[in-house]
Amino acid sequence: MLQNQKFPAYFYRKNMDYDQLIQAPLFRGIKSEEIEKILTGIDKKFKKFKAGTLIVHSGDPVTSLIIVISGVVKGEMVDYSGRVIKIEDIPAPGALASAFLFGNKNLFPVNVVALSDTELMIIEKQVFIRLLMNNDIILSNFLDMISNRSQFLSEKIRFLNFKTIKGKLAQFILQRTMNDRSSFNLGMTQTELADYFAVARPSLSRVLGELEDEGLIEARGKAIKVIDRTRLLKLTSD
Amino acid sequence: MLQNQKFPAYFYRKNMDYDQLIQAPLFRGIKSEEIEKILTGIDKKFKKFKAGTLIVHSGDPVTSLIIVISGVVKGEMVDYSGRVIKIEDIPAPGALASAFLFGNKNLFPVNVVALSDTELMIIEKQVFIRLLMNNDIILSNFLDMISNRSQFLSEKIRFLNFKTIKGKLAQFILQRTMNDRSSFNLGMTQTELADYFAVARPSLSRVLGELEDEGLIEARGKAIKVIDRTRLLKLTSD
DNA sequence: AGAAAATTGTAACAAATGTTACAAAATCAA
DNA sequence: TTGATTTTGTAACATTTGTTACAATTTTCT
Repeated sequence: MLQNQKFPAYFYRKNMDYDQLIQAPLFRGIKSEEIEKILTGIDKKFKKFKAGTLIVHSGDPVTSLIIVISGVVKGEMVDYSGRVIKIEDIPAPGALASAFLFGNKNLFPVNVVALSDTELMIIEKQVFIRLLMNNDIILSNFLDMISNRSQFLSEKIRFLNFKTIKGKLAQFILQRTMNDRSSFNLGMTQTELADYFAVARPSLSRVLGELEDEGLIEARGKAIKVIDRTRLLKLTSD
Repeated sequence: MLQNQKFPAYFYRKNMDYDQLIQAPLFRGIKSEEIEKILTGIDKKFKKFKAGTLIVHSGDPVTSLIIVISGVVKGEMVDYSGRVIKIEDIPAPGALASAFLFGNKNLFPVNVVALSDTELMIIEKQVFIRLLMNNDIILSNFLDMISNRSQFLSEKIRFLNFKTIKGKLAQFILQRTMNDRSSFNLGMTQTELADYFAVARPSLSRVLGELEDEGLIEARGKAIKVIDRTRLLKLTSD
């Protein structure tokens, strides 16, 4: 998909403002002038997409590192019945499918759609490997990026492995109140959390209510307060 | 844990047979003499553990790359009630927790126990980064290793996201019969698959039976044959 | 081959979750 | 602020899953 599309000439350009890239995980710890120096020395492409455009198709090969320079894109899965399930948003200056550039399955696992007008920077894999070998900060940063991805997924699986919603919730709450904090803010809506747990929304709501009724937690809006840590821990042994 | 233990002198040695490392994912594509040359040039340690020994404690910091030179180790989680859940076996010549050497959370997520007499090779993170920068094959291999880990976890989450066991099973079966093959071998026992799905074993057995009764698949032992692909696909839209 | 161990099928029942629907509450946007 | 939209609580009921138990079958080990 990406490689077959034709764009008007102005969609490609050789120079740009590298300042925005200081925020990118890949360039963390590198000064903007330094980033500019590094990038001007290597082959790369820029492409722009209008809001709503399909940028890559699920199943397309991943042959390059793709960084969102500006705008926001989303990953989405399409199931058999054609229904679309949103997976995640990737705002600038994030990278697309960085865990699929290497490894055995170099295929996009999702469709990628531009949520807003978007500009991408594209660096071929071979070029990128050379970049990694020549710059230890970028190497470290990239290793951090894909390792963080793994760590995120590992943690998610830890929730999903609990058979009951109570178990998942207990694990989730304990996880967020590790450092002696007794309360924390559910950073999302119940609808989103239900999705995250792969569970029906009213079921989650019900279980939250039960935990409160039983005096394990107090929930006021999105603020969760742990009342009985010990009994929460017990729920963790499915 | 690892760094505090004391061993008899013979547990440490400077020279070893590097032939076994040709099989290691980290050294794939490198000849054994080359591996020897690379490894003799860098700082490393070897440690041996008797079968049954606790090698690392869940929560210990990950500061080095650890490769299982010989033997088999297992990762296990311990829950609140002290019950132990086995996570995975890592036979030689695999690496321990490679996705936790980098990234933000450099802590072992599990206990690691020697299943048999085991020898480990330990390379400090800083030394390892230098190795990655000096050898593009090792760099590629390591990127492949942690990327494969991510890809494995992503796929697992795809199953777990289905709310019903039927959905999980359908996705699982379709996944394994992509390349026009209509049948495949369940590479594990139902008990293990039930664990993988985070689901009770009799429930899995029941659903397998239902799929067969309804004529979607045929199951004879561990051999699964797809009969009605279309209806299986439909189950995939939870 | 034969005994022992692990795996599988199955049934009855309890428990948890999903579904649908609707109203109350909170949040967002004009 | 107000009106619109989204989120949340809740209830009734259907469906799915878990639990326990036991026998049949298969695999493993000697």
